[in-house]
Amino acid sequence: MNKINNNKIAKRDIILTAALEIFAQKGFQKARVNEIARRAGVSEGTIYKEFEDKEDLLHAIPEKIIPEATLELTLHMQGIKGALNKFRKFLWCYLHFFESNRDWATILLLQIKPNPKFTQTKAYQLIRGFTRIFIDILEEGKREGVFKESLDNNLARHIFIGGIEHITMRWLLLGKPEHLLSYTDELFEIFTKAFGPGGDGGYPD
Amino acid sequence: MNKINNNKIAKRDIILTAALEIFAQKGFQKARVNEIARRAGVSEGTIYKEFEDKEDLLHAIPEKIIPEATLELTLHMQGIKGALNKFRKFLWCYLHFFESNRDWATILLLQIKPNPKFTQTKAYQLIRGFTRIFIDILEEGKREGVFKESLDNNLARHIFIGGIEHITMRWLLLGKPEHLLSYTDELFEIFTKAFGPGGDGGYPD
Amino acid sequence: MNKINNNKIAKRDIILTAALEIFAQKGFQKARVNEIARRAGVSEGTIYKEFEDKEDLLHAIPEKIIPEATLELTLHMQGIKGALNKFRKFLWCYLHFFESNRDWATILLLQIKPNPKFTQTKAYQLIRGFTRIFIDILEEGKREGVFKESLDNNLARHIFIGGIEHITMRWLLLGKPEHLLSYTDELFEIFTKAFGPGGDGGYPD
Amino acid sequence: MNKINNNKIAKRDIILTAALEIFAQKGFQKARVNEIARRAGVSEGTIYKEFEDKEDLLHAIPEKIIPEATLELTLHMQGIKGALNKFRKFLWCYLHFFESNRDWATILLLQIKPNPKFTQTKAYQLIRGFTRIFIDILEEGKREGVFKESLDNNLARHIFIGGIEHITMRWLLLGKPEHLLSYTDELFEIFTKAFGPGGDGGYPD
DNA sequence: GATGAATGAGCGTTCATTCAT
DNA sequence: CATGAATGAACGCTCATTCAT
Repeated sequence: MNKINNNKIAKRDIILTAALEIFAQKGFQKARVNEIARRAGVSEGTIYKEFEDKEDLLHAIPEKIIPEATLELTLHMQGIKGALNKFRKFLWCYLHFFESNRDWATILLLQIKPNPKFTQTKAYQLIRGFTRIFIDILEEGKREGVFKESLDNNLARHIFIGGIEHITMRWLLLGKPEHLLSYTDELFEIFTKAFGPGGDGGYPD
Repeated sequence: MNKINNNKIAKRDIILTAALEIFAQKGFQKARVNEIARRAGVSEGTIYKEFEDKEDLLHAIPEKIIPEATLELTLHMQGIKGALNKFRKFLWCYLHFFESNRDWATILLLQIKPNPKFTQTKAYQLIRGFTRIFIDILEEGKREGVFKESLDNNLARHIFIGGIEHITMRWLLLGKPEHLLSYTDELFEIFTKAFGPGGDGGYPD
Repeated sequence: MNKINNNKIAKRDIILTAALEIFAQKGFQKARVNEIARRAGVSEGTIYKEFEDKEDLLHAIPEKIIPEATLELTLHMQGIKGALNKFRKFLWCYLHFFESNRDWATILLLQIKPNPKFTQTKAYQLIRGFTRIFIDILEEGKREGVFKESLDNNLARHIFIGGIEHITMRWLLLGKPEHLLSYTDELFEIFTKAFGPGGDGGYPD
Repeated sequence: MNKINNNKIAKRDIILTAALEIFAQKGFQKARVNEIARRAGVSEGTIYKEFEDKEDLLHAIPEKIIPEATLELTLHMQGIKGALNKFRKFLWCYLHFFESNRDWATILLLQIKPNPKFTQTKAYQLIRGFTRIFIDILEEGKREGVFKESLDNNLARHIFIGGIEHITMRWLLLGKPEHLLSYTDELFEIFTKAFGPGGDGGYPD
C-alpha cells in the first residue's frame, strides 16, 4: 500500500520533471503532451490519470516546486540573526534558486505568472506564502530600525520581487548577467537603501 | 493617393485596435482571427493583406504603441528642469500610460514580454529606445549629484521597470491598487532613495 | 465600333497569352488569377469581364490555339500530293507545333486532356476537327493502297496521337529528346508500316 | 506483434483503397480528406498518422498498385514461349489491368502521369520497372527475328504505351469502346507490324 | 493499472470572385 | 468601362483527450 503510494508519488514526480523540462524548452503552447510522456517514460494515458489536463499539468509544477523552495529557504535562514542579514540571505536564496533551476525560472516567469488566471491558482497562494517570509523580514527590520517604519510592505515586495525577476528574465532571454548571483551585493545595497529609514527630506519637492 | 494611404493606415489602425482588445481579453492563443476581423469590421482576408500572419499582428501592436508612447512621453517631459523632476514625471508617465491603456498593459506584460523571442523583436528595440530616456535622466541626476555616481544604470532600470510592472501585473490581475497612479509618490520616494547618493556605510556588513 | 471590337479581341488575346504562360509554368491549380492579370497588364476584374471563371479561362486557350494550329496545318498541307507525303507532313507539323509551342504542349497534355470533363468541352470538338484531317489522309491512303483497307481509323488515330503525345510528355518533363522533330523519320517509318497494307499472315497465331 | 503489423498494413490498404476511389471520382483537388476518411471508416487523424499529407496519400497509391500489377503480370507471363506470344500477353495484361481497375486507370492517367513532378516520383521508377518487361520482350523478339533489329526500344515503348493509354483515356471519359480488351487483336496486329522486320523500302520517299 | 492508437473538433490561411468607385 | 480592395467560404492539418485492450 505504501509502496503503491510511493510509486504513484514517484511517477507524478517523474512526469512533473519531464513537463518542467519540455515546458521550459518549448513553452506551454508548443509543448506536446506526447513528448512529455515520452520524456517521462510513461504513456499519455498515465499523464491523464494523474492530471486533469495539460493546463493542470502546468499548474502542478509550482505546487511541487514552491514548497520545496520554501523548505530550502527555511533551512537556509536557520541560525541567521538580524533583519539585514536575513534580508541579504533571502535575496541570495531568491537569485540562487533561479540560477540553479533555470527551467523553473523559465516556467515561473514566462508561463505561470503571465497567465491571466494566475491569481486564482494555488501557485499564487503558495508564492504568497513564500514571500510572507520576506514580509516578516521587513517587519523585523522595522522593529530593529533598519527599515523605515512607514514602508508599505506590499510595495516593497513588488519592487524587490519585480526587480529581481526583471533581471532574471533578461538573464533567461539574453544570458546576461552570466551569473545572477553576481548582482547580490549591489542589489542588497540598493534595496536596503530603498527600504531604509533614511530621511527623504533631503530632496526638494 | 493621399486618401488611399490614409485609408490604408486607418484600416491598419482599426485592425490593430481590434487585435489589441481581443488579444488583451482572450490572450494570443485563444484569440480567434475571425473574431478580431469581426471586431474590426473587416474580413479575415483584409487582415492577411495587412499582416503576415496572426503572430505578425501581435508584434505589430507594440510597433505602433511604443512610438506613440515615446512621443507622448517626450511631450510631457518638455520644459521640466532637474533630474528629480524629470524622474518623477517619467515615473508618473509610465504608470499613467498603463492605467489609461489597460489593454496595452495586458498585452505588453502578459503576451509580449514573456515571449521567449521577445528580445529578438523590434518591440524590444523600441522599448530600449523608450527606456533610454530613463537612463539619460539617471545620468543627468548623477551629474547633479542626486543619484549615486557608481549606480549601475541597467540595474537601476531593471529595478525601476521591474517594480512598476510587477505592481501593474497585480493591478491587471487583481484590480489592486484601484489607481496605479496612487503609488506615484511612494514609488518616487523609494526609488530616489534607492538610487540616491546616500552613504551605504551605515550598515554593518 | 470596329476599333472597340478590335480592342476587345486584342485584350482577350493578351489575357489568353498570359494565361497560357502562367498555366504552363505553374499548372492550373497553382496558377493565381491575379498573377495572370498582372502578366497581362490588366486588372482581375477585366479577366472576369471577359471570362466566366478561372476554368473558363483555361478552356478558352485551346479555343484560340487549335483553330490557329488548324489554319497553319492547312497552309502547310497545300500543294502536297500523295497520302504518304501528306502523312509525313502531318506528322512533322504535329511535332513541330509542340516543339515550337512548348507552353501550349504543356497545357494541352497536362491540363486540358487529363480533365475529366475534357470530352464535353469545345476544345475536344476542335481537336476532333483537327484530327479529321488525319483521318482524311488515312482514307486517301487506303484508296491509294498505301494503308490497309480494313484499318480502323479511330484506332490508328489513337496510336498515332497517343504515341506522339507520350513522346512529347517525356520531352516536356525530362527534356528528352532534345528536339522532338528528330523523331520524325523513325516515327514515319513505324507508323506507315503499322498502318500499311502489309500482310499480317506472316505471324503464327 | 504480427497482428499489430497486419492491422497497420490492413488499415493502410483500406485508406489507400478509399483514396483510390475518391481521387478517381473527384480528382485530386476536389477530393476532400475527410471524405476519404469517412469512406475508409477511419478518422482524418489516422490518415495523417499513416501519410505525410494529402499529396503523399496520392503518391502512395501507385507505390502499392504498380508492384501488385507487376507481380500479376509476372505470373501471367509464366510458361509463355516466344516473343510474339509474350508480346500479345503483355498487351492483353495491360488492357486487362486497366479494364478491371478503372479507378486505378483514372488515377494513373488523369492524376499521376500529368503531374509535372511525375518523373521525379517513385511511381515513375516503378513504372519503368514494369515497362522494362516490355523492353525485354522487344529484345527477345529482335533475336528471334520477329522485331526489327534497328528498332528504337524507347520509341517503340512510347508508341505502345501512348497508344494504349490514349485509347484507355477515351474509354474512361467516353465509355468507348465498351470493352478495352476488344481491341487486343487489332492492336496486336498493328503493333507487331509496326515493330516487325518488314522492309520499309516499299514506299517511295 | 497502463497503454498508445484512434479520434474529430477546431482554426489559420488562401484565393477565386465581386462590386463600389 | 476598368479597377483592385475587399470578401468569406472552404479545407488541410494538428494534437489534446479518450478508451478498448
